[in-house]
Amino acid sequence: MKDELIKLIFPNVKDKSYYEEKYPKRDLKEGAVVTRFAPSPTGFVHMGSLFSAYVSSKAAHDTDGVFFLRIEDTDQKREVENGIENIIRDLDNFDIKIDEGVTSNGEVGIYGPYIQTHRKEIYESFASYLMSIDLAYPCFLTEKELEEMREIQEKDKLEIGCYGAFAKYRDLSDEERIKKIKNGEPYIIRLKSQGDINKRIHIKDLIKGDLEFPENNIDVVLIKGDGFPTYHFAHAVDDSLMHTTHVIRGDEWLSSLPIHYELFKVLGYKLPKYCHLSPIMIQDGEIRRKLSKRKDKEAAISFYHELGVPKEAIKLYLLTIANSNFEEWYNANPRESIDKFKFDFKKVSSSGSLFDMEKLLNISKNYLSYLSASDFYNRLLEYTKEYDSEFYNLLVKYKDDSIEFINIERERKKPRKDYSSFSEVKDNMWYMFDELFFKEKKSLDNSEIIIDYFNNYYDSSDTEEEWFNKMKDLASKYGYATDMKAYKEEPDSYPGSIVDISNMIRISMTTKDNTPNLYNILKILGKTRIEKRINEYYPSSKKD
RNA sequence: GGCCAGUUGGUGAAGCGGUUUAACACACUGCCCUUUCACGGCAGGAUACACGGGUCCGAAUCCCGUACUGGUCACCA
Repeated sequence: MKDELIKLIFPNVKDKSYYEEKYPKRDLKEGAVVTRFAPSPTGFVHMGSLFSAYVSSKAAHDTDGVFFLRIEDTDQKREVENGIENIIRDLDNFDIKIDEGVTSNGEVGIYGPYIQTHRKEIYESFASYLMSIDLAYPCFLTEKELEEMREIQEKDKLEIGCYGAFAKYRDLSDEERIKKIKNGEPYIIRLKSQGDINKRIHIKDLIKGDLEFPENNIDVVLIKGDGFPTYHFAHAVDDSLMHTTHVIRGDEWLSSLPIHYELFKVLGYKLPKYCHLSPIMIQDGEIRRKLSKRKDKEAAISFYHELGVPKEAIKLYLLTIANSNFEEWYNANPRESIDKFKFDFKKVSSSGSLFDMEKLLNISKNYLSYLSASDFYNRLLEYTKEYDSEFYNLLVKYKDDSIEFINIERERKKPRKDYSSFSEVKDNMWYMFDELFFKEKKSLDNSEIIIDYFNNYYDSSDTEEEWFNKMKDLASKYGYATDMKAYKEEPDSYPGSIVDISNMIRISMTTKDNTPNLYNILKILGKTRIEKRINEYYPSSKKD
């Protein structure tokens, strides 16, 4: 009778052992970690999911394990066009290597298919197995009945769900079940829970520590009305068959742990190690809440792309949040690849950290300062190509000058830190290009001293020392202080100091009163361009 | 409401019963260096262990309670 029922519901299923042979234990070295990123194909990866994906991949790659991508598309309402492609592309953009599963080269690996809707038969087989040992059953509760049930439960302050006396079809005879199905009554498959809510289970979470819950006693849905499995069931089946060792996911799953615990148990599989990540939080006025991909611009990866924050900086930031000892390690090894840092679950904070844009930008600033001039230039080109074609064209046209400018006080132990993102570069560099410099007319003062300098002191072949001595001479000539200490003691006895003199020159060539080293700027500009600027803005300077 | 988790200065955090007058990093303030800026050096301030009980010779660290915050209670993941 039971066989008939199962055959009626799942006419084409295989034996559980078939799959167990098909998906053998992985042949990996001792301690290798197998993780997965298992998103719904709802489109883009955001800060939160990137965090989880990055941590998962790092945990696997640090141990010569496997990181695979599985697509959880069993809710067809959530489907988004190009969802899968976008996820792969986003991971790829962050150099998160997908070893197995759904990749840019199609599905890779022997544990597939890795798209859940393609695994329907597998879930059916496992559901039928559970039916065969009387741990699952078809449930004929209608939506209306379910709703009424919930109302009663809410009113009487009972636990909500299908259990005990509420699980009306739990103990129906197989004959009656067959009859109802043949009658065309809609049904789903539920777990026949063996749990007792008064008993406790203990689960060790690698991040949250030792956890204790009441046993699950709900007859949770295994197979939905559309024939696809629920998350819970798919998780238990897939992560068993795919031999995931560490399930890394958001801590919103914590409360369904008792369900998963029971599911693994009834299926006869070992529970994976769980690592529940706390969400990244954001301060929203008075309240602090989970970073939301719908509400917060900071959640979108594209936001940083547009800003020109390099992907490396984002990974650096994510690791800083993920492992409390990372920052110290990185400060000690600032030029080391972060792949050398070993991720440690023990060092993951169990409370959610507040997203700190300032910190991210600071990390980015440091990262950018360590880049060589030519690397920086190339990355800047990439960025401007997409977001500022005018700037891009100038950078290409004046490649050597640009690199030289970028290199001012750069390639040394403690480089300048001017930029936290590529979008900030133009504002500090535009004046190097005549095309931008002459775009709008400016009115400038102190022309006498400036003209005197360029006519009588400036020599393009001066060394920095010679150059600076001339600045001092010029300052003295006009009564400006050359000794800053003396000037500070008696500021009133001078019209100004050498600072004012050098800033006159600086402003005349850049319009800005703060720039990188002026000597270098004048060197890069060179005699011809300097003369052009002087002639344009200080016509009276023309020697005849 | 039930269940679960979290709570160390503005932020991320170290801490795992005594060397804590509580690290470190970011941010902030001041000084020094200095042609501006940046770098660097030095110093500084923080109303920081949510609150209340216990255990202990001793508690940020262990236990209990309270408060607050977050999560979750679907045929969504």
